[in-house]
Amino acid sequence: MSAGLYDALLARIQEKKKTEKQQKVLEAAIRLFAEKGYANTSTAEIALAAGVSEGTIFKHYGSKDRLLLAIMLPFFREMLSRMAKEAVRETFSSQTTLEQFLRDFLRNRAQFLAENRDIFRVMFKELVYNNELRDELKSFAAEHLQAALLPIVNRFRMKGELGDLPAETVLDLTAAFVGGFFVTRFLFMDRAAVSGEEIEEAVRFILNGIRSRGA
Amino acid sequence: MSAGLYDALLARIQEKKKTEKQQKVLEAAIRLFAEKGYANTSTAEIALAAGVSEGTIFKHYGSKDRLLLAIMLPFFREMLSRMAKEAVRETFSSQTTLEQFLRDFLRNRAQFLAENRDIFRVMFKELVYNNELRDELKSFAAEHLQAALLPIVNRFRMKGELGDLPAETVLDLTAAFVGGFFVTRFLFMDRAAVSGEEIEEAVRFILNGIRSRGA
DNA sequence: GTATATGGTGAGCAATCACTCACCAACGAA
DNA sequence: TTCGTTGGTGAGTGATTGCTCACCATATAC
Repeated sequence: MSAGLYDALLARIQEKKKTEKQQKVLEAAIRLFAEKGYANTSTAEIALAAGVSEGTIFKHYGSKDRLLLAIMLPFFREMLSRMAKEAVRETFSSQTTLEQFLRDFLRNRAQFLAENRDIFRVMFKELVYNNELRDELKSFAAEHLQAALLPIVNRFRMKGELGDLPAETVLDLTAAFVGGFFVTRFLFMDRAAVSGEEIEEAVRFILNGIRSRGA
Repeated sequence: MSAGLYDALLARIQEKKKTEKQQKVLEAAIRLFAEKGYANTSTAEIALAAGVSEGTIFKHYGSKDRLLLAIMLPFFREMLSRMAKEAVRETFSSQTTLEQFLRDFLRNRAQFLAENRDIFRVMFKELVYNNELRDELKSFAAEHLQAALLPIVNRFRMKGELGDLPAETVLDLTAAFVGGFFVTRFLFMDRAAVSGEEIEEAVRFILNGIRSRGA
């Protein structure tokens, strides 16, 4: 995986519209990478599935590496951008409860992931498989997410809706659950979507745990 | 990945003791697979790292596939076996509380994973990456784990320690959290171990969630 | 002694890999 | 027309892949 990762693709992202064949390549690559993983998919396979010549792939994307990034980066940016917007919105409408915020947050995430299920698969697979890629995105994501979410946690904390765990711990544990929740459903269970009832159960789990309230 | 997966390795597992070189191959493969993933590691690399010829690998393990299984299956079996034993122990000492059971359970899991950190990495990477392998192990694991843990959940439920969520849901959500918890720590954060305080926080999260008890 | 088995070697194999390049077709600008 | 640009092609390339096989060394069995 080459360096200068963001710069390399930054231009391409908000670029001129794609060719028809270019789009076909993207779709085929997403499907195949999601299925068998980046390392187990050859460019010849992608070309065949997309109905183009192998040369076309390299004309447009230069290398297999950059094809992967052309898939992942827009997804990554879009997700972060949406979460940032939600964070801002929450900040300016201070009457939402913790429960309502959580519910909306999970609902939005679930919908976005369901819409981009294959890309999410590609992304998670490569994040787990490729150490360099993970390290490059990890610091970036951790920084942005923590910056967006920590203030929100702190606000609910001051409103008395949270226990006395440190805000970082709350965020850390909740993230572990939410990550596990979506990965098990979309990846391991191969679900097409997550139902509203499941979201409710998840909200309840995060808020109250599994112990009976009376105990 | 070939069929007849368990049979193929069943003999090998409780087999005669390994040669020194055979052991070296295993260790090198574990290290390299954990680092770069199965698909990105060549048998030539493994041979070099183990200080043996490439032929030796194939003499002992037959194929790259079966080398991977020789790494994963014993780990897999050991983990399931330990959990089954704990389940049995809990069943016969009915005075443990839910909290104490959870704490012991997480402690034991954390220790086992810390001791076999590299194999855990290999295992998770391949479970995420390789669909066939995942499907083969998924049903097996789900069956055994659910069989061992569902009765326990039900017992705590009848003792009134659990809320009114269905036992399957409790198990499902808790598993999502526990999975996320260990994967983030051992894989994403690259930890060598999980501290006792972290375990306590996790127990508390599972039992009570993040909401203040007064609310 | 001879035979058989076991552990180990490394040159060599066919297949596959990501990638290149010379070339073609279409098209708007000069 | 002539030219440069852009999208597209597919045969070809060197490197690498997992794996085989003829061969060697040691040791136990007969």
